Amino acid sequence: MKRVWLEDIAKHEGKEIKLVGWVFNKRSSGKIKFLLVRDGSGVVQCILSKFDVSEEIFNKYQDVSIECSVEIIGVPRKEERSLSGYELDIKDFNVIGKSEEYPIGKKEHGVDFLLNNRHLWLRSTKQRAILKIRHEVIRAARDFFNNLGFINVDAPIFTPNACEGTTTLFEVDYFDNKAFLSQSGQLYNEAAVMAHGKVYCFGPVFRAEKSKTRRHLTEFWQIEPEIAYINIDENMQLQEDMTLFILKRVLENREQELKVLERDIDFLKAIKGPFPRVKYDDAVKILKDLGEEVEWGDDFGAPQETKLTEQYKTPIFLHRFPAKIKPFYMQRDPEDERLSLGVDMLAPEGYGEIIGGGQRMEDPIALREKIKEEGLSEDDFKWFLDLREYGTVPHGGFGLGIERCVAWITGTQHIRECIPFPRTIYRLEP
RNA sequence: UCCUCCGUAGCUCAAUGGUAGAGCAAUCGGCUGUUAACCGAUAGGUUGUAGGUUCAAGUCCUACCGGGGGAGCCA
Repeated sequence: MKRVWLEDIAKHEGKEIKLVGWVFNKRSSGKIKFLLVRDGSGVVQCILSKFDVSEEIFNKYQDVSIECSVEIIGVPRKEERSLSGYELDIKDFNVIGKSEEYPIGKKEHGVDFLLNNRHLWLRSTKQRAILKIRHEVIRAARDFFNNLGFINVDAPIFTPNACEGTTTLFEVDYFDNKAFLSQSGQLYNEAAVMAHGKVYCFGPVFRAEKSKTRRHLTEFWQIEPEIAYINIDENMQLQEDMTLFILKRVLENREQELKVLERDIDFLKAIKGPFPRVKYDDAVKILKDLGEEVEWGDDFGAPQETKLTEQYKTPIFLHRFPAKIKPFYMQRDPEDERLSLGVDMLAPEGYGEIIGGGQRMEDPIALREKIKEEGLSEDDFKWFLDLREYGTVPHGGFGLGIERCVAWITGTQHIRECIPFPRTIYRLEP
């Protein structure tokens, strides 16, 4: 008999099917037993009744334990009391893989324990919902750029030097040399965009910062588009279109998962463009009016970012920052030399920066000067300077932090639940 | 690196300086519709580690170890 996925159960009502999955809970009431079974595509309550099966089959219930795997022959039946709308009447079943004393119980657990058991925690209802939404976010982001004719050109993960001198990178042995794990694909994107006009890369990036907050991982995923002949306003529009596209997809395809996570769905549904475009100058004024102690030139701290975003019900753009607090390769604002044409997107509800990006420096002489100023080696950046020497154009792009975006959309408190196996400063396992 | 909090049964927690206990999980039994099912029973402990104070330490003190939250840092 061919196995049927639970997502297709409605098509098989009244017909005998084979279900393979895991028992995530069980209840027993004498002559009737209930097995809650998950197969990855859905869940269903299976009924084992003493009056419907032989004693031999009925007694197999003794072998059933939490998270054992089972193969069940049964008949799906419409059932109003069930969340999925169906139940499965068991005709016969077998336990395939035993599961003795499954560590994760039905009651609450502490973070340390759950993270140590991340390989099993992934099976839990909320964790499954989060990772399904993560999948949806990634799929939507890729579709968005693919639909616009972007070419996916991935950047290397081993890199010879720092993209920015200041940041902490993971150093690894590379035969007789040192290499670093990439913290961004952007510099390589800038090469690829001169070949293809509009490109994106998607992959993991690494930060060796000793950050220890709910917004930080040492390994996380970014999708980074780069576009030739784009200006900062077009850049913001692209970010906004992408964000709305991702939101729409998640709301269309993963409403059930959002409900499982008790997300305020109406809040997400109400998000429409255009998102406010707030200049750094104005943000300083707004924060001062709110009683924050900020001086022009300061980078905003996380609490200040939160205060600012609390003023809005959609994501906002922050743009035109003091050049000093932004990376060396950012284009200066022609209308105010103190500013660089960077633009970040901040998510509402205190989730903070989910996108960072901006206009790249296009003039070879200015870029060479900046590299010197930063104390970086011109040799290391020769290829990067070449991009300006041979047919430079105005260009820009941005990077979307996948896990931060997922944390916001799912309403998850901590980013570590938004990646299958989180890597944080004190956690490398499992 | 700094601030702060927490380490007690497999898990989540309780225990006024005076005999370490409950719920869940496990095991056994009961129940024909359960929804974190319920009811009864059984088993489960070097209280993170090492010192110290005390007649007496899970509880107080010191150090260390492990972790949480935050700051700094952070496309």
